[in-house]
Amino acid sequence: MITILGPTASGKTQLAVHLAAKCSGEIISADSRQVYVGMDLGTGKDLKEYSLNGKNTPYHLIDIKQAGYEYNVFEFQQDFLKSYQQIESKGNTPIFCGGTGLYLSAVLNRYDLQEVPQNEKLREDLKEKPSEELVEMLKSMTSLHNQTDITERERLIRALEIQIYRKENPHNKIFPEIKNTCFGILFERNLLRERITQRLSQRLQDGMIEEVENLLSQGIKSEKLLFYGLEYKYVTLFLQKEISYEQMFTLLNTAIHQFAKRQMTWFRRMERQGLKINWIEGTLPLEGKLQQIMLHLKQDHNFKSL
RNA sequence: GGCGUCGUAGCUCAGUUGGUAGAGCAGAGGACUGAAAAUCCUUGUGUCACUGGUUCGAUUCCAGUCGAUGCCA
Repeated sequence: MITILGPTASGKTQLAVHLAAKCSGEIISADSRQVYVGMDLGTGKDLKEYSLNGKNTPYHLIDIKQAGYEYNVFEFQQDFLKSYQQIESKGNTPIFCGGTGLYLSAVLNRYDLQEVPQNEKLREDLKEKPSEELVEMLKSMTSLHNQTDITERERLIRALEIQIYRKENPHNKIFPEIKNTCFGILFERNLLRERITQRLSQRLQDGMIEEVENLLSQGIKSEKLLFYGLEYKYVTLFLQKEISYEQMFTLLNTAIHQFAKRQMTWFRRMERQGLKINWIEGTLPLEGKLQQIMLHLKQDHNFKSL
């Protein structure tokens, strides 16, 4: 498998599609927001980009859930495997492409996740208990690393449900090891910020406000959109008249810059954990990037056929 | 032109009854295996506009200069 990762606005999709054309590739997206139907401009889901000279590059894990749904890493890991096996069986090259660090890691670091069914009785029992007690219970079973686990009762209970189930039902399925060569697109921070700002203006011109209005009019709860973050959060706040257009632009722009930074933090962490990322300078023209990748792959015994 | 107010970290500002200063935002680094575009943690030395004066000592008081702003003419 070939992995293409990078922060937002680094041009991953374009590179992946062109690469796919060279090696009968199919793209598996690693993007936690492009899975949703109707969330297009705000997620940078440009489906037109997948067709090159009239040829369509198959893509997976895009538009697979309705907006408003709460997709998660476990489902992603499962869905990834299905797509991966399907591509393998056709003899095509899987190209894993995206910027959601957690999803990339779930596959590349072979996270141990298992299906945990809902336990109505447990939920009923836990309903009575105060949140503090539930937090203590959870703490005794696993390390907490963020607030989203415990601020909402529903999620807190789900977290406990998972821990309890796993304790009682150890499984022996291991996520398969996938031979993988990883490339990352690298931009100097200031340049990336400029690209993000420019792209944001473009998205607004292209109708991003209307896209969010549309989602709201379809009955998708504003709380969901606020949680989806970035474009969906700030445009919703604007539509709710919580912030002005100017504020929306400034705050959103900054939020995307910060997001890109967090993505880079995650990628560096993946490297520290042992993943070899072959960084490609983002300012190189597309052809140069492809050349660099092909050269690297030819030296790689996994890709002799290229 | 006269009178007043202001000029402090990249930005918005606080403060020092005279002993060289601190918040928010931005920025930087990091954590993160079940909503991850989420969530959370760490991180603040800057000719306190400039030039003089008073003082043991001034960013703080005084005078002047420059800049901003308000009112009056």
